[in-house]
Amino acid sequence: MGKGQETKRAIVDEALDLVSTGGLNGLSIGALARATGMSKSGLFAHFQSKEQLQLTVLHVATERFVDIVIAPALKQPRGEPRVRAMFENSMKQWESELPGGCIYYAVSAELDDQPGAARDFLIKTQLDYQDTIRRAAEIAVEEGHFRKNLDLDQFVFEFGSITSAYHYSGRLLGKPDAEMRALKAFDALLARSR
Amino acid sequence: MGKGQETKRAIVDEALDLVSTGGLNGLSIGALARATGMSKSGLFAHFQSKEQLQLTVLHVATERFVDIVIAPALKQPRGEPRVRAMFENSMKQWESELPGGCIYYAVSAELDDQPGAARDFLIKTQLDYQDTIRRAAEIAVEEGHFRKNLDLDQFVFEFGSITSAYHYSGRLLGKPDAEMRALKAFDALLARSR
DNA sequence: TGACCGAACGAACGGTCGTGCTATTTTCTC
DNA sequence: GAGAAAATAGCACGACCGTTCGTTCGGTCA
Repeated sequence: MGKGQETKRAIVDEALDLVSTGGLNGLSIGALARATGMSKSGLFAHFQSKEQLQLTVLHVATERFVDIVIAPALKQPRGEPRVRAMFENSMKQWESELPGGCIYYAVSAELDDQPGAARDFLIKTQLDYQDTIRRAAEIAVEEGHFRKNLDLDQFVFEFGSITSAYHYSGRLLGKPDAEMRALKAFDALLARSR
Repeated sequence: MGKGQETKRAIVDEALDLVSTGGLNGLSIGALARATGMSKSGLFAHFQSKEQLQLTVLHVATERFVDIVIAPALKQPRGEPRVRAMFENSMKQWESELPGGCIYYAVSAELDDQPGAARDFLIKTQLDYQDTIRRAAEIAVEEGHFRKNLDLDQFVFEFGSITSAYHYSGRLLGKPDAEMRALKAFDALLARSR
């Protein structure tokens, strides 16, 4: 990896931290340059525009999410264990990677009424993620872990609802029992699905 | 009501729209002045600072939330009907008031790592809201609608999880079945609570 | 040795931000 | 209708925004 790529990676690493705490508009060229100790122009040269920087950050975030949450879960046994791993990984591993917590949580609300490439990319990755959960639940049905008439789309909806409430309760409200509440809710969801 | 108060109300009305679509940092003095047809300084004179403007917006948002969601629900019969009314009001009435949807959803993620009066106020109102839900559920237990050993804090957590997932799924992902999913999830929550 | 390269720099652009002043206009009160 | 008070406008400020430009430095290769 050449010097350029190396620097670019370091920049994006720093950018991920900024986004996780301040959202996409906490990510300014000036702040990022300050954080990395570079000049604005030197940094800017690695990206052709602000939007390109944002897209790169979202792209790398997705790569990491797959590495940390999805890939390890796919190594778990098919069915319920795999579904459970996806949930727990998304809460613990992924959450602890970044100082401001889940990037998707930080970015979802600010992009929902803001058309553009960033929003399109985010939506695409989120839909992909939901497909992955859905497929995992489907396998759990095939394996006999979940009941045959389980509403898969409903399962995906409620799966996601727990994670977002976890971020809301733990991040914003600072409730120490957020993780416990989330796990309990997830257990109940699993129980209803069997 | 004098001219000043009247104008101030109009400004805040416009500000609520801006915040609901663009979050708190979609709310700039310049954009707000443009939207209301005033000069920046003339508008600014109504508030002493940007933070004061933000606080006023959040305060008015809370007033409206109480008027639209809480107060009508309190007119419903004690117990499960009242709990249900709170949920449905928060989804339908409140949601349709603003062009960008729920203000709390738009603002929660961007304030969670940003200390200040705005965050403090938001947290306080959210905790109050949770208390209200909790109390309504408690009444439902007293009335015999919900089971005696219901975990009230867990109920509140899952109540909130459905609304946030509703916004996420309907707003960002644009899924037309978001409302139906949310209602189904809520019905399941009620069933588990009886 | 000299030409070329990618990488980073400092300076500056036009624009918007939040926020102060000072007028000027509008509204309220007697 | 005159005078007081409130409301709004005009203007300017320093800071930061994203972006462009020309330049400089260190390394690579002919």
